[in-house]
Amino acid sequence: MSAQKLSVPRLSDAVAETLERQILDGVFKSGDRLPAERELAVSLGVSRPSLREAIQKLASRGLLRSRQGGGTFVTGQLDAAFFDPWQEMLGAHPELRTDVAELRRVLASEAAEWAAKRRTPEDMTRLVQTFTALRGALSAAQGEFVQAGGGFGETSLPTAQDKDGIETLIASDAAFHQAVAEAAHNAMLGHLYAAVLRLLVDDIRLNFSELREVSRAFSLLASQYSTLFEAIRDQRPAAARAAVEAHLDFVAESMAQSLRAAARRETAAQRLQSHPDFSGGAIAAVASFSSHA
Amino acid sequence: MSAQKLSVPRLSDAVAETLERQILDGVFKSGDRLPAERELAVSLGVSRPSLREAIQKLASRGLLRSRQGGGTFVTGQLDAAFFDPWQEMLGAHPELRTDVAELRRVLASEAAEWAAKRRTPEDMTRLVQTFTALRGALSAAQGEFVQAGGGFGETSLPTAQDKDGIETLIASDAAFHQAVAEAAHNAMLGHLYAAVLRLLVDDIRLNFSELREVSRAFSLLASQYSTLFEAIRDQRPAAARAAVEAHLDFVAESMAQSLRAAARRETAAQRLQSHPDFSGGAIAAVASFSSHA
DNA sequence: TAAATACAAAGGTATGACCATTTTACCTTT
DNA sequence: AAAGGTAAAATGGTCATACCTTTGTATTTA
Repeated sequence: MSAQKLSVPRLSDAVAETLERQILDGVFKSGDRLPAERELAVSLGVSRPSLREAIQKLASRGLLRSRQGGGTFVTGQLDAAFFDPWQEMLGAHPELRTDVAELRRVLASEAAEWAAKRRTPEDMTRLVQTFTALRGALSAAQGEFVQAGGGFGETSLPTAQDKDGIETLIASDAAFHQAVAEAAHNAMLGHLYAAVLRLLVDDIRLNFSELREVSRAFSLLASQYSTLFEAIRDQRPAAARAAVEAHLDFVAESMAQSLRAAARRETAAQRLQSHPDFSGGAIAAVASFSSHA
Repeated sequence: MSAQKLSVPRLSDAVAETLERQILDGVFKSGDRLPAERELAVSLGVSRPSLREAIQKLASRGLLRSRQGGGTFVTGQLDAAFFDPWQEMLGAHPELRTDVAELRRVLASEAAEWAAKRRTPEDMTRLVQTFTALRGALSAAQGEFVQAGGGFGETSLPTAQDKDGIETLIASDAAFHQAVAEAAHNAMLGHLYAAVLRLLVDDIRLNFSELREVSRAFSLLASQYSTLFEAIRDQRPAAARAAVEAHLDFVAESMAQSLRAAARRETAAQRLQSHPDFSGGAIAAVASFSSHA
């Protein structure tokens, strides 16, 4: 009578839960486009109306957004829940960037350790992909610099090609770190780390830009990435943690140098023209970085 | 171009809005049965799939409830909307709670270590305040239990006073941990930790509720809190980290026990009446917890 | 009268088709 | 070779129909 009858589970609810789960697990990331409804319905083994009802449910919760003719996209509301308040805070208090970087170090360390413990073969394929792409982007960006590095007067005038190289490098870097975080198999950590990386994207860009003018810097980075990758591949958690911490310590030190260099450049832009070998100082700085590893 | 185009209004959205409006206006009152989908579709001038999508949207928000063969009814649930998206996720995917708890352990460990390193005198005054309040709430809640603990048959019937004790205990616990996190002097960590604690409040409540029925549990907790507090006070980072990790490992183990106990209670509610000394098992369980510290 | 049965109603699901919009590829033009 | 435009493919949006399962109720039967 008054008791609740056991309700028959609706198929659309199960589908919605599956999709939600996949979004949560990073199978579909923020901004990704879902497969077409017809394909997705087949791959899920349900009819299109059932899938559509599930999509509508998630869309009504703001997790998905559909555009006729375009596709259905993951809105990234989950990441935004972390990201938005923080970005606001960062805008008002730029000095918090060091706090974010510090937090990132913690999250990345833990992610690397867990990834080394829990990675699956599927994780490895993605890690290999992103690692390979990152190595390629690294050498490509380095190659561009070496190629055009003869004229030192242009260092403050990046070409469009340079900018593309840096951007793909940033994207590759983020993708690799994200792959590590997702190999840790903790959905919260994965989304949180994505949000933190987005917060730091400006710093990362600045850092890469400065670092690419130092020929040895990128090979250092490459070796650091390799160490991390191999530690996860060989399932050595402590080594993975150490590798990512060494990498981020190097990055942090480099960041401090970059900020100082940027400030210096502000006041001495003209003098750079007459002292084209200033980068020797940067090379010396990188040499000191290597002692951190 | 890439900016957001004005999206074509979906018919199902318009239908959902119409239905919601009619429910709000009292055309369909609470508990009413909506017209059959086929009739309603005709009367609204839309197809049944479109109407169904609209109904699913409202059902996913709790406004409607459909029973196969019965009909679609208006539930009195008005405006249960606008949760934290992560809160919703946790509701739909309970297995995520372990992820959150795992993340919390990381954050709390780091917070404790940093707090021991960086705490200021001002931090100490707040730590003392919250720690004292927590100890008070702990013994108060324990006292309530001991006072009313004679009749074991009532353990599943918490009084209003019990509930208040638990709630103040939860608040005190959160305040103390939050004070530790803020003594770490990383604003991002502080905000993040607060958010994570909010996500876990239900688990913490459940855990305290189960734990308070075991007389020795609260004194164990009190000693754990003391160890953490003293480590921060004496600026011993490693000890602080160890203390909070021991505490959270105990909590995690206790949580697992609580969930098992809750599940057991579900199926054996009657037997509890005839076996009032069941709590002896819980005490034994807690005794095993102490080996984790 | 009460239990069992049968029928109708209602929601749940599946299939197929067609429409509107967007995206993409190709082709023409400059 | 680059720019622009047009057509085709892709994709979500909508509709119609059919069939199934569950529920509610009227009918039949013991």
